[in-house]
Amino acid sequence: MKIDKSLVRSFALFDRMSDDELDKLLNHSTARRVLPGDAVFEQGGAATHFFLLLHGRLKVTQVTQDGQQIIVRVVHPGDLFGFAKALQRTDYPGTALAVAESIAICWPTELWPQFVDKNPHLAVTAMQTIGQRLEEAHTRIREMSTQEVERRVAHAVLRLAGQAGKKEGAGVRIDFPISRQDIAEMTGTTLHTVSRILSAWEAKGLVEGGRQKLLVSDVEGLTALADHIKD
Amino acid sequence: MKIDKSLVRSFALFDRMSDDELDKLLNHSTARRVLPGDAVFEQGGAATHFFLLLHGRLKVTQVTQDGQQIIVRVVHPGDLFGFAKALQRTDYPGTALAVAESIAICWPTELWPQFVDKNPHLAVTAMQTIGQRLEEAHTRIREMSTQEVERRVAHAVLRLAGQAGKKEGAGVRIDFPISRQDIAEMTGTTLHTVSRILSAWEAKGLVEGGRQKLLVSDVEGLTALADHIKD
DNA sequence: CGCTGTATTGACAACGTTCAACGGTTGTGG
DNA sequence: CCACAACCGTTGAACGTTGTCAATACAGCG
Repeated sequence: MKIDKSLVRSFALFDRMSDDELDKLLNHSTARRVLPGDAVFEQGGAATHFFLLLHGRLKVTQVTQDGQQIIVRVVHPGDLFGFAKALQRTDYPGTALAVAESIAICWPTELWPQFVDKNPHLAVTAMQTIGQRLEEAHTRIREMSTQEVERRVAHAVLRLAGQAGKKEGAGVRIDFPISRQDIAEMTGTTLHTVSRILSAWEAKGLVEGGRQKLLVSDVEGLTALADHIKD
Repeated sequence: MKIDKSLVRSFALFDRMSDDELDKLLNHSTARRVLPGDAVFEQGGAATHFFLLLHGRLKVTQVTQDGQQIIVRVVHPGDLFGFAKALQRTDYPGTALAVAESIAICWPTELWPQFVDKNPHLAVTAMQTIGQRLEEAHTRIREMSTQEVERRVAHAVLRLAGQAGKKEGAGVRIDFPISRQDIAEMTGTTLHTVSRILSAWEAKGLVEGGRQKLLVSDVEGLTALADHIKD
């Protein structure tokens, strides 16, 4: 598939790369279109490729031995994902599922060493990316350790609004289909509790719900709740 | 301070490095002795150095705005820690506190780019280290999301036994002073609950407690409990 | 010898899960 | 085009794990 070079260049990861370098990288790549519900890769599968999301939205999930699922993270356009090889793994630790129609660039994992070797700037950026990922994980651990469910959900929703928000009237719309179950799996609770919390928020005028839809109508109010400033 | 080269070489991170390279690295380093209760660096402080723990044991903690503390991880001999610069930070995200008398090698953060640049092998290893750290964090998130407190504590204790265990008679002794509060902060619960759980385990003959002490007397039994194989 | 930090244990409350039933929406196949 | 299934969401009630509050005991240290 033909890849739009300017689209790739618009992402921070590549913006300082020469046209030549970029061409070389894209020569070895293929693009892949994924429909909602389809998986880019699956937990336990051999890590044959690593990816960059150009367009759309993915959720990365893990399933525990006893069948419970959690959402590890949401992949947004411009994010690298599935670079298992860099983490000394031969298989993918999770499943990447499209929640909206998506397009991803794929490179064979064998190219990862060259990928980071050729361009030192890229190596540093890649490491920073993983570092950010680690910090996000620690933030989540901190929240799960110290905060009650309602605040965790508030933080999760605000993060989504920041990463995937589209202004809509006075509020911010989460710009991809998301269910209560999804939010539950991101915050370590059940869809029942999330449903109750969102209903309560809707009554307070903080958000507007809907099937697989979520609009944050009062960002300030929700932020106050997340920061535990009780009224 | 003089640093024992053979001691450094015994760690996986440096085992493939030439004598020359190692000398160069150590020339730019200083060693530091830390007493129990002392901090190597503190949360929010400027990230002036990164470190390798030669001997002893540290715990890395974070304090939330409202004063609650969590233990991010335990640092064991051979571990790199405090490499905030690699994560695109100028300050330390946590506090590193000695829980036993410890010795750490310190490098100025400015040297990090050289550190990874000079030896490509080292760059890869460093990235793998962070990758492992990320996986550990995800494991913890998964456990906190899906498992009840008792199993989380079981997993945490078994991990400690694996990383810092010393055979003692039939069981494994956790080889550094650890309080119930510490275990609580590692598993996202309270010292009260931990105390109750350990008391129950002691009654079952799984562990032997004590002030800042912990001996796992029945590793198999505890593993069964952690894996939810109920008897 | 008293002070401080650690640990134990009980009583109680509550937050959140589990169980259950129901309503609404979307998409599919007859 | 309608019927129906599958999925998503809502809400109530009961239960239970776990946190909170409180009192006491013990060990180590100056």
